[in-house]
Amino acid sequence: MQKLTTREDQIMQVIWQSEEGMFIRDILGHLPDPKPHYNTIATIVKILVKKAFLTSEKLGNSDRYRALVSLERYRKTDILDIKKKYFNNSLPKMMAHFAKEEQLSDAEIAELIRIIKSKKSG
Amino acid sequence: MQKLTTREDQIMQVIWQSEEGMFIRDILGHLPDPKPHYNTIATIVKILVKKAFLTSEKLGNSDRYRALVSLERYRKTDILDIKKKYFNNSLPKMMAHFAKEEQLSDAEIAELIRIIKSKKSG
DNA sequence: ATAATTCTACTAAAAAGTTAGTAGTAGTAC
DNA sequence: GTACTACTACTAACTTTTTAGTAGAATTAT
Repeated sequence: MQKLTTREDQIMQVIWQSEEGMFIRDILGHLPDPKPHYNTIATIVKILVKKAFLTSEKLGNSDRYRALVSLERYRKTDILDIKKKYFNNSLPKMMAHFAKEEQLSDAEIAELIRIIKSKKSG
Repeated sequence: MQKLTTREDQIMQVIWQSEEGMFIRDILGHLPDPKPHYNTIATIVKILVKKAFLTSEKLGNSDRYRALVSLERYRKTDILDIKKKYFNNSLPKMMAHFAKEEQLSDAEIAELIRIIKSKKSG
């Protein structure tokens, strides 16, 4: 899958928040200050359509943009990169790292073990 | 911590492979084909010194570059970004995701649980 | 119909990132 | 000494990414 630039990524994150898609005005509303120019978003969004990350649909006067690539699918490649870059492509290595490096409460640990085991039996 | 560009990141990954640091020639040797121009690396490396990711030390005629920011520290911020971007900053959420989404062998699951539990008691 | 508003298309240019040429310096071989 | 090699400094140009202005089309209000 094609990589996204910082701005493209940011805009995708916003659009992924809505099933039905968003107008440029909506996207602008969800971006933090300092907000970019309306036309800046319009440009980026057009690039994202060309990259096949978005589709547009004309509603009245305006275009509404909807995600064509799911958050899940994009996240997967993002995580794959981390796994490859830092953990020799090994998921257990990566998870072991998290388990060791970070503080988890007893409850969180119990929950985690429950999830892992249920996966095993399921 | 400052973000790195693609090329900068790639060169840091190479330099992190060596404790004592590397000369530009060494870095070039470790990069995959098509290899960039010698001076391209020299430029990037100089940027990395300015960003305080590297220090240089003159050995004879050449500069040797050594990492100033550890792989571990950089990795941490990289992972933090993923955690924030996709898992609402929750580590258990992120780990649960991995456990559910990916295929782990019984042995891997057992190993993982062992690690998590040993963390708990230790 | 005219004025005001809102959106898109087109365009350009600024900023960031990457690439590499030229020249000069230092070391080594002859 | 001169020739050869390897490196660095300086610089420029090119590509990619980001920003935003201008103009014109469509919509709404008066």
